[in-house]
Parts: sequence; structure tokens; C-alpha cells
Amino acid sequence: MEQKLWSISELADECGVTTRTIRFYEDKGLLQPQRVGANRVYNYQDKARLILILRGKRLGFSLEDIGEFLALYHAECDPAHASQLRYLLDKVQAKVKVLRQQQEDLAQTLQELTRIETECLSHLPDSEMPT
Amino acid sequence: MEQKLWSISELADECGVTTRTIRFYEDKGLLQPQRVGANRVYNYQDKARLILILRGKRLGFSLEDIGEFLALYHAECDPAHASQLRYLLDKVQAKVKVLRQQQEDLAQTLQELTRIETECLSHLPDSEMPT
DNA sequence: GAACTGCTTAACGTTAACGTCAAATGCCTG
DNA sequence: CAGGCATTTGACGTTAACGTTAAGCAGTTC
Repeated sequence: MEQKLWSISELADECGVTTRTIRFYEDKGLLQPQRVGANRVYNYQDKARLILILRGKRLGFSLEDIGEFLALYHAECDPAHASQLRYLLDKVQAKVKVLRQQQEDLAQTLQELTRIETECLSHLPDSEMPT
Repeated sequence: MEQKLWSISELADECGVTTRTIRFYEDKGLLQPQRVGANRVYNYQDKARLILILRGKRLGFSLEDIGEFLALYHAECDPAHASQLRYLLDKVQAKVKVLRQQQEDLAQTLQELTRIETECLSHLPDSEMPT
């Protein structure tokens, strides 16, 4: 069973980014595709990494944060020395805290927005009714 | 019952931002405090606005987005012409969509992070036990 | 009245995250 | 083999969101 592979522009299309963005992420050390000659070639793992990066971005993380975050996935498989694990654990717990705050913010904002939405609708002619 | 008022640095302290930031938001039209002489004076509504702005920021919105968002709170009170309401409704619905995507991202990420967290803990000496 | 504190405007600097060229290379096709 | 397309590296440009510095005014404190 051979692995599916992507060129840079194929990957860019499928993930909704530009090739420039992908190369930029590589410059930052977030991606390390294989090469065929000079050309970059991406496998499924590379694609999964990119998708993780984009999710991180949607959540407002910096690329630097995302870099550390990606490192966690690997470090987890290598429970070699506890001091490093301790460090990673601290990082994770800090991020969990940020995300929980964000969840709260999000819930509040959504509530207010939907309230405004129904307010709007109640003032409009009822062209919004599903037939 | 007199309203409580804040100087720019008091407000900055209470909200955890710099005075530069507050002035910057004013430049962008997000805040319009009263003046006493040349000095800015903030009332409770101003403070509430700032808090809303900061929440928007934590959610990764641009200041421009936040500006439109703040406008919704006022427009809602003025159901004058429906065309404007329609426009606002579209904006709100688009933002609700973004936020729901974000909620999904968040839930997934939190799940993965806490999984990694327990993995880490299971490999560490049990110095984490509550006494 | 000199120093200190807090405020003002104005202007320039900075960082992240790309966009936008430019010039060169490799491969395929007619 | 000329033309066209995808790719490469490299360099400079851009935008948002402030930071930082400068220069000056107002009040009050020793």
C-alpha cells in the first residue's frame, strides 16, 4: 500500500492556503517535507501537521506557540527524561487555561450575538420564515 | 447617585492594558471618552466597551471586526430602517459561524491536550497527588 | 520656584505573518 | 528546440497592533 503524496500547490489547494504560506511554515521549522530533486513532496503526516497548524491559527495561537504545541505530540512518545516532561506538562496546562478562558468568552459572545440576531429578525418582515 | 469615573491610567490598570493601547483604540474610533480640559475621563459605559473589546481580542478578532461588532449593540436599539438591519444580521450570522467553527476547534484541541496531560502525568513520579 | 507626577499629541520603531515580485531551473509538449 | 508551466530561492513590501521616545502643558508639593 503506497502512501499518497502531494506537491506543494496540491497541498495548498486542499488546505486552502497559498504555497507561500507553506514555504513560510517550513522556514519556521513547522514542516519538513521530503524532496525529490529540489521539489518538495508532502505525505499524509505532513498534511496532518499542516491541518493542526491551521487549527491552531484559527484559535489565535502564534506560529511559535504552535511549534511548541506540535513538539508535544512527539515528546509524548518519548518518555525518556522526566524533567522535559515536566516542562511540557507546564506548557500544556498553561494552554489549557487559555483555552478554557476562550471557551467562556466564546459562550458569552455567542449568546449575545444570537440575542441580537433574534432581535433583528423580529424587526424585519418575516421573509426569513422557512417555506 | 453619581457615576464612577476613571482616568486613563486607572482604567488601564483595572483592565490590564497600557494607556497607549487605550489611546490607540480611541484613534480607531472604538472609544470616545469625555474630556475635562484636555484629559480623558471614562465612565462605566466606556469601561464596558473596553471590556468587550478585550474579549473580542481574546477571541482573535481584528479591531476592525470589533468595531462593527460594537456597532451592533447600538444599531439594535434603533430599528429604523430594515436594510441596515439586514446588513447587520448578515454580519452577525457570519460571525456566529466563525465562532461555532472555533468552538469545534477548541473542543478538539482541549481533548488532545488533556490526553497528553494525563499521559505526561502517568510517566512522572506521583508528586502531583494532592496531599 | 524647582521638582515631580500625570497627562497630552506627534512621530518613528517593531514584530508577526505573510504577499509580491524577480530570476533561474527542470520537465513536458507540439 | 521553442514555448509553457510548476517549481525553486531570495529579497523587498505590507498590514495590524501596538511600543517607545520626545517635547510640552497643568497641578501640587517641598
